[in-house]
Amino acid sequence: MDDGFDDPHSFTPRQRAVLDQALQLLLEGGERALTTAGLARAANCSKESLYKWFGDRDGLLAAMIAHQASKVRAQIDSGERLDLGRFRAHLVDFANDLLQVLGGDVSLALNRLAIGQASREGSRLGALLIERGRHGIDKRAGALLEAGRQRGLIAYPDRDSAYHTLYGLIVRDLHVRMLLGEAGVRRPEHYPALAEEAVDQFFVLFGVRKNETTGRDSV
Amino acid sequence: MDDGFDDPHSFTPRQRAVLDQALQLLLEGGERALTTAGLARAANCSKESLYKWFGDRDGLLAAMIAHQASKVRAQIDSGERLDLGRFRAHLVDFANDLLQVLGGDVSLALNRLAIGQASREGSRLGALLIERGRHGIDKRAGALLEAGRQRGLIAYPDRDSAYHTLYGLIVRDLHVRMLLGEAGVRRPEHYPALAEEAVDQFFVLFGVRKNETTGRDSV
DNA sequence: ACAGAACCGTACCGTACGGTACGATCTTGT
DNA sequence: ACAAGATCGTACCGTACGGTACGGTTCTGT
Repeated sequence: MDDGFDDPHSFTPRQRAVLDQALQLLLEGGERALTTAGLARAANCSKESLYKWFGDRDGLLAAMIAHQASKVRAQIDSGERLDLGRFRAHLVDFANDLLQVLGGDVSLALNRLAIGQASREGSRLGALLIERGRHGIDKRAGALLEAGRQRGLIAYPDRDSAYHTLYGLIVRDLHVRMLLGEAGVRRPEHYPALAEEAVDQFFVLFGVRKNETTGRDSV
Repeated sequence: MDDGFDDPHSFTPRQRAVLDQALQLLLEGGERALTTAGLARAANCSKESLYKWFGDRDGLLAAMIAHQASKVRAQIDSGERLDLGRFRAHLVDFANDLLQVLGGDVSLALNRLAIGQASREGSRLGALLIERGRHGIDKRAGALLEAGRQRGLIAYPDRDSAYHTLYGLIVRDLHVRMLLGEAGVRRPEHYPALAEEAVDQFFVLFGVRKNETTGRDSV
C-alpha cells in the first residue's frame, strides 16, 4: 500500500521543477519522448540524480502522477445554504470542471501513459492515477449529491450508482475518443452546453419534483 | 483516405494467421511484447515477410486492427414487427453486447495500443479503431433507435445526441477504468443488471408514455 | 519436371534506451 | 573558510529493437 509518495513534502523544489519538465516532455512528444537522457538534458540535471531521486523510470512516472495530482486539489464547498438553483449550478459547475479536466492536455497525456502501461503486469500507474486523480473528483461529487439529497432536491437508492450515472451523462464516450486522439472531439466551447444537458437529464432521472417545479428554472 | 486495408481480401490465410498470432502476443504481454522478432518466432515466419506484407511496424499494427474488425461484423436486424417489449429487449441486448465488447481482452488490448500511440503525431491507429470498430456499433444502435422512434416508442430531437446519452448511461466510466487496469472493474456477471438499469433510465429520458404505460413493464 | 516466386531461418547493422560510474562543480552547515 | 555532501555533465556499458540482406527451402503455375 505504500507507494513511497504519501508525504506531500516528498519532493524538493528542484525535484518538482524536474517533474514539471518531465510533464512538458510528455505533453510534447508522448511517452517515447520521455527518456531519462532527454529529461536530464531538458531539465539540466544529471541522469544520476534522476535515478537517485526516483529509483528507476517507473518510479519517475509514478512521481509525475503524484506530483501532478498534488497540484490540483479539488476544494469542497462549505455548507452554504443550498436551494435548487444553487444546487443545480453546482452540478453544472462540476460537469464543466470534469469535462475541462478530462479534456486537458496533462490529464490526457497522463491517462495515455498509464493506459499504455496497463498491459504490463506490475504496473501500478493506473491505480495511482485513479487513486490520486479520480478519488478527489468522486469525493467532491459525492458530497455534492449527498447535500442535495439531504435538502430533498434529489433522491436515489444508491449514491455511487447515481454518481456514476451522472458521470456517464456528462462524459458519454468523449473521454475515450479524446484519448484515442480522434480529430474534432476536443471542443471546449461545447462543454457548457453538454454540462447543462447532462444535468437536466440527471434531474429528470433523480430530481424530486415539488409543486410542479421541475428544476429547470435557471436555464 | 486510403489506408491500404479497404479490401476485405487484403490478407491471405497465412497473413491472417500471423495477425492472429500478433494479437495473441499483444494480449499476453502488451505492446512491448509485440516485437517483429518475437512475432516472427511465434508465428514461424520471417521478419522479411512481415516487412514485405505490412511495410513496417505501424503497418502491422494497423493491419491487426483491420483484421480484428473484419472478424466481428455487427448484423443489423431486419424489419421485424417491433412492439415496446421487443424494442426494449433489443436495447438491452445492445447494451449487453456493448459492455461485452468493450470489456473483452482483444478490445482492451487494441484500445490500449491505439491510445498509447495517440500521442505520436502521425498515428492513425485511433482513427482506424474508431472507423473500423465503433462505427459498426454506432450504425446498429442508430438503426435501432430510428426504428423505435418511427414506431412512436421513443422521441428525441437529435438521434446522435440520444445515442451518445444511451452510450453514457450504459458505459459510464467503466471503459476508461478497464483500460487503466483497475482491479475489480471487469465483472461480466454484472453486465446484465447494468444494461437493464441503463435502458430503464434511457426510457425515462426518451420514452413516450402512452395511456399511462411507462415502458418499464418488462422488468 | 522444372523454373520462378514466395517464404523461412538466421545473421547482421545501426540506433536508442535504461542504468551506472566518475571527475568536476556547486551548495551548505559550522 | 573549509569540509562534506549533493548535483552536474559526460562518458560508458549492455541490451533490445526496427529494419535489411542472404542462402536455403517450399510452394505454385505450366
